[in-house]
Amino acid sequence: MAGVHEKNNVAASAAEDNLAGSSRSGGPLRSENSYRWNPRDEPLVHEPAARQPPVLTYPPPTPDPRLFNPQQMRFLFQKKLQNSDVKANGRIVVPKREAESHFPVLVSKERGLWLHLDDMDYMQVWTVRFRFWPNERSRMYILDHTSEPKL
DNA sequence: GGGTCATGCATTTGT
DNA sequence: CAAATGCATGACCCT
Repeated sequence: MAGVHEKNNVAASAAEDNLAGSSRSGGPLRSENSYRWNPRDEPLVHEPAARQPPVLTYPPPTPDPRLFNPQQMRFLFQKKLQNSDVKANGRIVVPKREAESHFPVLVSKERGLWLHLDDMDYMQVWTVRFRFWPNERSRMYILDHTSEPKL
């Protein structure tokens, strides 16, 4: 993922044929953790509630880049990429707190969610899969399929 | 001490 | 054989 670094502005939208069906309906989902819900944490892109999507094991077609008005964007979080995020693994670890506050809700480890990430610095769309692994009694969230496609 | 996460590694899948 | 995948482990925070 050569073009993505910690300062990039990236906007995410659920892949159209792989809807989350789980847009937040306001308010925190987990009251037991310390994250304090802010109304401005509502997702930027609201998808209509939908049927259970099929589990896609292959990436859906990547849409063309879109133009965004920076005035209408808001900062969510940043992460300094680690070695293991940019090595050949093709995965990027998403911090749990951010994953659970800003990303769509994942219902099971088998049901990942394909996301189109708009790289606004390079006008490029990255199609990656958001999913998690069970880890201890918790979850470890990752984006995978993050490697450059082989030519 | 418990939770998170960077990373290693074994297994599975693809070429 | 290479790449992708699934999971485990240990270091490193916080509280």
